Amino acid sequence: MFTLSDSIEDYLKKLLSLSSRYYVDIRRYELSRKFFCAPSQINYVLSSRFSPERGYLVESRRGGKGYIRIYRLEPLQSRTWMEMVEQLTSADFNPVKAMQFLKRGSEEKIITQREARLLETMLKDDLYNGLPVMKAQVHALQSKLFKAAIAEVLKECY
Amino acid sequence: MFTLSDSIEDYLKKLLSLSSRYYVDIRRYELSRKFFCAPSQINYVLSSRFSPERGYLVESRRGGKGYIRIYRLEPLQSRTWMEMVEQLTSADFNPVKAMQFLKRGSEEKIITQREARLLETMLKDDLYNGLPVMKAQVHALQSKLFKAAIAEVLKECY
DNA sequence: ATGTATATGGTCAGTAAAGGTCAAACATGC
DNA sequence: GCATGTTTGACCTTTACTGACCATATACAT
Repeated sequence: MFTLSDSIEDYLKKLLSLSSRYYVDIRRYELSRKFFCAPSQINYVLSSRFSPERGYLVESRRGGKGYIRIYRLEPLQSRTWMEMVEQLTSADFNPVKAMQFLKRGSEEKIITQREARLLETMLKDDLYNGLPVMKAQVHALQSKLFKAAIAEVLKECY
Repeated sequence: MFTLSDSIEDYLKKLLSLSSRYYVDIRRYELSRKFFCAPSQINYVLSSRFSPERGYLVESRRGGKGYIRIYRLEPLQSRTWMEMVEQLTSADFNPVKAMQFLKRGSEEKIITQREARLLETMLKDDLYNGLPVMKAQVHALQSKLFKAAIAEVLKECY
């Protein structure tokens, strides 16, 4: 059930939570040896699981003494989070990205897990099957529903 | 008269009842081999016999190390709620009726007010404007979304 | 300073391993 | 014969992972 990527993700998150600072430094090659995988696997994990949408920031330096530094970003205020969601224009809206926002929102207690799951429902493409519309239109609709629902949920915060 | 689908259904239900958890994980291809059938047969069984209306919920992950997870929903506390939802079949589904259910649900503390507002958003017809579909189709979609979302909440009754 | 070797990390296309969809064929009961 | 439910296969999408090739920083000798 658990993929290599999942294990590496867990390992890095554990490192972060054990660290007294906001970031951890790793060596790409070393880490890849630890998990018996290709170095580029590390990049895959970083880009699929430590994206800004999910509340992380990655910086790195090449060459001798090179490193990769992973920051856990400051938890967002619900207002900021909502603004970020609203700024997703329907052009760059896609369910995967939206899902990442949900994950961050629930991790940072802006919305509850149940609310996250409810919102996730709107993003499940298969519910929209059978409609005589193209995928882009489905995404546009999802985007509208998604944003409207989040606004509703957070309404009382203002 | 037992069909292949019936056997697969039985098999999965047995798995569920033997499991100490409230879900089971399967691999689609493996299962299809076990029953000497096409992989898509499994999807047919899942959609015809393990729908939310029947008290089940299915989630899955594609790609390497993918899986299908089948949840058995707990009917106890939520039986009445479930029955109400079942009445909202897409034929006679209408947003007004659904809204009334929501109201009752939040009064009876099955869902929070925030959740009720979230779900209400799905029922707002004007969000669906611009789609080249008839009202009936919009309602069918709303019904699907609504039911899937409710099932999501019920999943947590354990 | 300059050049070169060494040590990092980055990118991207390709492959593999899942699961999803849909329409058409088939079967069964009325 | 028709309606309904079952089964299949061709084609699609997503996710995980690797390797060849690329870019950049440091170390060190000259």
